[in-house]
Amino acid sequence: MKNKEIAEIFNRIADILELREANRFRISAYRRAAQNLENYPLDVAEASAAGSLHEIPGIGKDLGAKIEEYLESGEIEYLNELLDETPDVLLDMLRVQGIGPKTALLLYNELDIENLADLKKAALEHRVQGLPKIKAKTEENILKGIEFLERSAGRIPIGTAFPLAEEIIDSLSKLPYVDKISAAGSLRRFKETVGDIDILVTSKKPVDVIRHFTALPAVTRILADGKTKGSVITSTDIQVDLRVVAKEAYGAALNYFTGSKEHNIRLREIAQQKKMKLSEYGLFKKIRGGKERRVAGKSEEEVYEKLGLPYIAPELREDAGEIEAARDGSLPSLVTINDIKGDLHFHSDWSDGTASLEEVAEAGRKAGYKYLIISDHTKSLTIANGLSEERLVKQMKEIDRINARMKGFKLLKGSEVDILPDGSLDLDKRVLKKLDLIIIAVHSRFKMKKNDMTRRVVKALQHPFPKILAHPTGRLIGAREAYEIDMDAVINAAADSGSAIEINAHPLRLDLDAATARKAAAAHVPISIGTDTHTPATEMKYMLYGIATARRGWLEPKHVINTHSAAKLLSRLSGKKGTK
DNA sequence: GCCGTTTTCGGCCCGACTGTTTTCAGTCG
Repeated sequence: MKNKEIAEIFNRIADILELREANRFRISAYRRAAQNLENYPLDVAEASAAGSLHEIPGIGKDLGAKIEEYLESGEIEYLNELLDETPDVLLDMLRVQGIGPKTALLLYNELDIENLADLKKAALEHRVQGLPKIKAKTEENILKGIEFLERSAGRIPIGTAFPLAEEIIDSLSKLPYVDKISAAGSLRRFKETVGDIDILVTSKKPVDVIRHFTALPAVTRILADGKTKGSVITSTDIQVDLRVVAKEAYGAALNYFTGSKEHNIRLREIAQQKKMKLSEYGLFKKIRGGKERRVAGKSEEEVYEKLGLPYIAPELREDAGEIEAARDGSLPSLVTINDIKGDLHFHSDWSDGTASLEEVAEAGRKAGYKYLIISDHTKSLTIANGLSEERLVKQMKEIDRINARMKGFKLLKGSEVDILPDGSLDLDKRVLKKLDLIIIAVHSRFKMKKNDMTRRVVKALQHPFPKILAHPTGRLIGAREAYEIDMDAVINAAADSGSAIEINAHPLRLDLDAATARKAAAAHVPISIGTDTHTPATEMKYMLYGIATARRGWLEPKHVINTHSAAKLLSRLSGKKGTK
């Protein structure tokens, strides 16, 4: 899908237009279009072919033409022209926190710099201070900004940010003068990576809360400590912002700081149409004498209600159709963690897991699950101690013994069968037939050509067993690109063969991603959520991220097979041979 | 550059904090 690539180009154009001090509404038009493209659930190439580009919000005549230009030629001439006239270092400087377009231009014009290293050197030699409106403090901040960028190099995976946020919230909520507290921002929306952590509290002693916050042991640097906002960098180089808000504005503030920005803009527009004003302080109605009266703000529910909308879950707030769905009453009833009856991707110490079958069963029962699948690797994956046919048969007998002792809980017999480069499966069919269910996955030869990889996976989906395709793109967030594969063809093959596709809940995988999961579910492909746990104590809780991804993909319980009983989920995976 | 049961032209979301200032610009979210 080219959606993301084009979104990046539009953002880049917006950056350059900012440096040129272009019309700010033109700049935000590019940014809005980029955001909408990134969240658009369908392939922009398909939309273009169907002549429906203009249905993507924020895409008009001009940007539509630029998208088509990119789809045809792989380039956008306008960006090339802009880039030719823009020194790289100006764009690099925009990524430094505290440097915006004005400062970047000033530094570029006044200092002889070609890259961030030059700027760092200039700051170290104190050649930055002394420029108009720049003194020692600003120079120091620029230096710290560059160093932070060097260290953090991008965004933080949700699996890193979420536990840290939980820890901070836990510490703050123990303070007697902290009333309400919640994470906000992209973390609350469960984006797969976040730029920072936002936390919101209400308190009668804001200064004390912020003092406690900036003194937390994990804090290594304080960026701000005002009366309503504290901002710090932790020892893991993650920025955390804390905001203290008034009780009567908590809902409005939570809504505002949860975003997304695009969702908020839509809400403000709705407020305006109703002759009201929405800000982080509340929803206000204008009354006589130019004054205004607060009509909502205490809770998010209240804000949505007064705007004439049902409550919209944070995971949906991307302006990806949720406002329209809310208006016409078609919001999905999203799947929740309480709907989940079992985990559908799990390893034991028979391959590369750390827990014995008994321990896995006990962990599953304790988690309140009805079932849990044992899906150890197969023989090709020697590095993971993959199981041969003989060992798998032995393992099945062992599982039978354990199941005989369990009440109200069952281990399902499965295997994470390697999809070999030619699309065949890494175990004899006579043994596969004895399993309840198989999980199929690619673990080797990631760099195949797109057509070959697609053919490989599609062929594997056509084998006549009940099955789940695991981590279908192989991506590792921040570490490994997805392999080249035609996911539309894969989704079709899964639908034809009655197979499920997994949302792998490991926070560095989240594969399927939310947009593709939404697409697969729309094509009537059952979705499975599996944690890929190798160590129960630390990884079973990844289910949380899988559920969040499903919710971001608009999935309801009916779309997710592990909301079913074991019997129903097995009957739903037909195991018929694919037709294509 | 987009968009329209208020508009095809004239709008386009709103406010806090910082660092430099003496009333505010720049940045950020």
